[in-house]
Amino acid sequence: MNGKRYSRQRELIYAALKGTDQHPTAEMIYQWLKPENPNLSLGTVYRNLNLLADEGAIARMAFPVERYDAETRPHPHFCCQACGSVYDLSLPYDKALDEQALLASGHDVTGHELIFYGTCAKCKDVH
Amino acid sequence: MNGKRYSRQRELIYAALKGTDQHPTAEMIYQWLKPENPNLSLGTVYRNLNLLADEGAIARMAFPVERYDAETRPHPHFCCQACGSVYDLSLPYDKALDEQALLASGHDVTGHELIFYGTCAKCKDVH
DNA sequence: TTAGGTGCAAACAATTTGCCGTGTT
DNA sequence: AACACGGCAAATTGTTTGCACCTAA
Repeated sequence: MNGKRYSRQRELIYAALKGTDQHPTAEMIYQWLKPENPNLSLGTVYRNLNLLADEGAIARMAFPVERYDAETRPHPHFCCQACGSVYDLSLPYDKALDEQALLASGHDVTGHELIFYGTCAKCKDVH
Repeated sequence: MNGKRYSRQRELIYAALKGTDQHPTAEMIYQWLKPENPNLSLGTVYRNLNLLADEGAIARMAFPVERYDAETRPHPHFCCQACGSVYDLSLPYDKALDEQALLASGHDVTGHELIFYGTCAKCKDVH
């Protein structure tokens, strides 16, 4: 019971992700696969991406909703995976990182966002 | 022409954001202000947050849509603000940062995400 | 007076979910 | 045959926008 079966769609979706260095959205993957799998549905793409992400086979990058901050000077954040709270961190913003990124990539780097994840002190205590 | 006026709502919204160390969503701000401003609308909250963010008075934190990555080992990313592409960066993932964040915050830090922003080489060339 | 702002509701966009037929085991 | 899976469409959720009215300047 509760076992997972083979699924052609899941394999397709995983292969598509594995075969690209882009970081596609669900929609992009859907568009890529649609031509050769005309009856693939977007819902299935979402379902399998979530499934794969939940079991750790792939990674998700996202803030589910926009958040706002009156402090406009760049500073690192901590995001609690249990309660969703976002905290400011009193760590220095390291401008040298931007320089390193520029050198490593050749892109025009104007800044960065550093977000830590884990369980916040409040949620830790509840256990 | 094109001048900006005083607006009680904008002031309220900005004050609400200024007065918290949380990083609220538009919805949260709306809920906070609603009781004392019963005819405030969520659309106005969004409109003013966007306005304030565009002029740099406040900061936005978000990935507009989820993106997926078959590479599950943590690594830094570069996000082009012109075309929206996300690239991998060949910079080392610095585990020492997590330790620093733990010490600075007291939260349980399990990892971090480092995202650089700017204009990618491709978009730079188009100009 | 006049252009910008607001409220409201409709539109849009991203994602999830229920239902039911299909395919894997 | 059982039950996970996929297709489809409806439902949710987050965000934007059009329009008629309101308000600061």
